[in-house]
Amino acid sequence: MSKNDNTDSKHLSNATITLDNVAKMAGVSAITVSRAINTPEKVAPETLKKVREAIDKTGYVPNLLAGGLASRSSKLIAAIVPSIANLVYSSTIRLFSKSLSKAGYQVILGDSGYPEVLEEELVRTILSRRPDGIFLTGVDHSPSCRNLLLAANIPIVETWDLTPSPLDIVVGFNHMDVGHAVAKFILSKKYQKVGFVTANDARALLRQRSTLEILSQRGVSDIYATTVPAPTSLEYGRIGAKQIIEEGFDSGVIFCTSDTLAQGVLAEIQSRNISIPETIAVIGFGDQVFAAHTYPALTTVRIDRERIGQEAADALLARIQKRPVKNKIIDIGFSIIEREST
Amino acid sequence: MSKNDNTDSKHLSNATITLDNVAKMAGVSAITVSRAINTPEKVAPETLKKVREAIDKTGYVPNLLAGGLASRSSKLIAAIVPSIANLVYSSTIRLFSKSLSKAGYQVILGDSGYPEVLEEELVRTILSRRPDGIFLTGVDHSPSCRNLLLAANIPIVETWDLTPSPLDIVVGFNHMDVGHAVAKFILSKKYQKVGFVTANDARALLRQRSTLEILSQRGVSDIYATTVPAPTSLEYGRIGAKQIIEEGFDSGVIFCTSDTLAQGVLAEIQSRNISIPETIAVIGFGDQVFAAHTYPALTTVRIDRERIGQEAADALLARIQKRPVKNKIIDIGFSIIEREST
DNA sequence: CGCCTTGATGTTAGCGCTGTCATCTTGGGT
DNA sequence: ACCCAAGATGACAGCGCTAACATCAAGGCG
Repeated sequence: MSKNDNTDSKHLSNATITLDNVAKMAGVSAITVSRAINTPEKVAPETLKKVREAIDKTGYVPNLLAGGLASRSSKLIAAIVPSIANLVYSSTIRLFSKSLSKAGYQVILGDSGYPEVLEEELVRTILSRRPDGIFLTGVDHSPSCRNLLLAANIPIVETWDLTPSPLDIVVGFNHMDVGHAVAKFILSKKYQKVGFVTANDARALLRQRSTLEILSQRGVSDIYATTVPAPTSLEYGRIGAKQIIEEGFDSGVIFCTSDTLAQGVLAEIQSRNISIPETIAVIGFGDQVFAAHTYPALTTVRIDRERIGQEAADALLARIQKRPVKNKIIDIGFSIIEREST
Repeated sequence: MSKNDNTDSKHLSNATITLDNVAKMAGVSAITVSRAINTPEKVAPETLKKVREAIDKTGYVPNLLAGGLASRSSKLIAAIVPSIANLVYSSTIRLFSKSLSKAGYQVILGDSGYPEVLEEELVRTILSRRPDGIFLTGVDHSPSCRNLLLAANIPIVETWDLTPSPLDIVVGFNHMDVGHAVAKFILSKKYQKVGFVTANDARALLRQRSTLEILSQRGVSDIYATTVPAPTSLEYGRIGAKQIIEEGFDSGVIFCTSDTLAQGVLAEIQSRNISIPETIAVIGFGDQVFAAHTYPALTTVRIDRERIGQEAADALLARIQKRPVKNKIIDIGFSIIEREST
C-alpha cells in the first residue's frame, strides 16, 4: 500500500531496458546513446555524462544481438579446437581471447573433439552466430566444410600447422620438420632402440612418420611403436609405454607426441623401477608448463603456443579492420629443449 | 509466371543468403522456411522437402542474431569459469555443453581468471549476448554482480559449492564436509605431522581450514602449511612441497587442494628420494583422470565433476522450459578414494 | 558579411528473423 | 448436406539496435 520509495532503479529490473529507455531518461535520442557507448569521442562531454548517468540508473545492458544484426558485426570470434580439455590448446586460446577482448571482441569456443558431431555441423552452428572471424585448429577440412567457411566470407585463421594454400591465413609450424629434428636429436644421442607413443591424430602421426623416415635412412631399425587414442592423457601414456615395453623395448628412447603422454610414460617407467634417462630416455612434445617440473624434468619440443594465439589474433584483427596483412603464412618454428629425461 | 532462374547456387555465396531467398526458391513464405527449420513437425512433408532442397542449394545458414532478437531467445548459455585452462572445470563444462547442445543450446565461455577484469565486467559483457541461462562457478559474487545477474531475469545455476540461499539453483558439495572427512581420514591413518599445500582460492582455503579445525581438536598440532597462487599447477605443487620440507616437515602426510598440486608434490618428493607413502604420504583433491595413473597412484577426494555439469544443464533446461525444478539445492557429495600415495 | 567547414545531434529505414493472428483447406461427425 | 476441428500456410508487425543521411549551430576566413 504505502508507496515504496521507488525512485531507485530496482523496480525496473524485470522489464527489459532498451536504448530508448535510456535515451528518454537522458533527454537525448537513441542514436546518441548508441554513440555514447560505442564511439564516446563523438559525443559532447556533457551529453556523455547525462547518458552515463542514465545508463547507471537504469542498469542498462546493451543487446548485442540487436546491435550485431543492425551493424552486421557481431563482435564475436569463433574458435574451433579439438578439445577444450586439452591444455595444449588452452594457452593458445588464452592469449587469443585476451588480445581480442582488448579490441572488444569475444571468443566463442567450439569443441570439435566429439566424433559424433561432424566438423561441418559444428561450423554451421557457429556460423549461425555470425562471427566476425574464425580460428581453426589444423589445416585439414572436408570440402563441404571449406565451402561453408569460404561462403561465410569472414577472415579465417588456421593454426597449429602450415600449408602453402591456406583458406585465408595460417599460423603454425612444420610438423615434418619437427619429426626430422627429433630424429637428428635421437641420432646425436646414439640411442639404439627407439619407441614411439603416438596419438591418433593427423599431425602427431605426421611427426612420428617424419622421425621414422630419417631414422630408417640412418639405419636405426630397432623400432617399437604404438598408437593411442586422441585426446592424449597420462593414462594412455602409461598404456602405450607398457605395450612397447612388453613387446621387448628395454632400453633407448621413447618419443611421445605430447607431454601428457610423456608424463604417463615416465610414470610407467618409474613404476617398473627402470632408471630415467640411463636405461630409458623420454622425449615429449609441446613444452607444457609442467614439462619443466616433472621428475625427471622432461626433454621436449618447445612450441610457442602463446605466440600462435597472439599472431592469430593480430592477423584476424588486421583483416577485420581491413589493414594490410603482411604475411598470410606465419611460421612460428619450434625448438628442442633438453632436460633431465634424455 | 516466369520463375526467376537462379538455379545455380555458387554465385550467390558472397551475397548474404536470407530466409527470404530460400523461401522464394522453395516457392513458400519466409515463415514456412522458419518453421521447416525450427519446428519441422508443423510443416507438410512435401513442403519440408522443397524447403530442404532450397536450403541445400543456397547453402543457407540461419542468422541466430536475427532469430534470437525476434524470438527473445538466443539459444546461448553462458558459463563463467575461473580458468578454461583448469582441467578440473573442463570435464564439468564438457558435460554441461554436451547436454545443452542436445537441446539446441550453445555454451559461451567466460574466463574469470584474469584478475585485471572484474567479474562484474565479465558478466556485463556476457549478458549483452542475451544468454538464456547462466552457469557460475562458486557462490560468492559481489553485490553489484548479484544485481546484474538478477536483473537479467534468466535462470542461473551456481556450481562447485553450496549455499542455503542460491541466486536460483545451486549444484555442488560442501567444502567444509570435505575438510572434515579428510581430517578424519588423516587421523585414522595416525599420521603425526600434516602438511598443507593450498591454492589461494576461497573454496580451497575453506577445505584446508576445516581439516585443520578437526585436527587441532584432536590434538594434532605438528602442522606445516603453505599457500600458493591459483590457478594450481604442477610447478606450484613442487614449490609448495619444497617450502614445507625446508621448514622441517620430514614425514607424515601432505594434503593438497588439487590433484595438480599433488602431482607436483609427488615430483618434489621423488626428486628428493623420499619414499611415498612410507615416509611422506600425499592426498589430492578432485580425482582428475590422471590421479589414478600417476606413480604412485594418488589418494584423493573424488568429486563427480561430470555430474555437476549434467545436473546444472538439467536444472537450467527445466527452468528455461518452465518445467518444475524439484530441488534448488543439489548436493552431489564426494568420497575419498584411497590409492597408493597414502 | 556571406560561405564553408566542423562538430553534435537527430530522423529514417531497415538488419533477418519469429510471434501472433488470419486464412484457407480437408475430412469426419451428425 | 452442414458444421467445425485440426492442419497447413501466410501477412504483418516489430524485436533493439545502427548506417546513412539530414539538420543545425558555431565559428573561421577572405
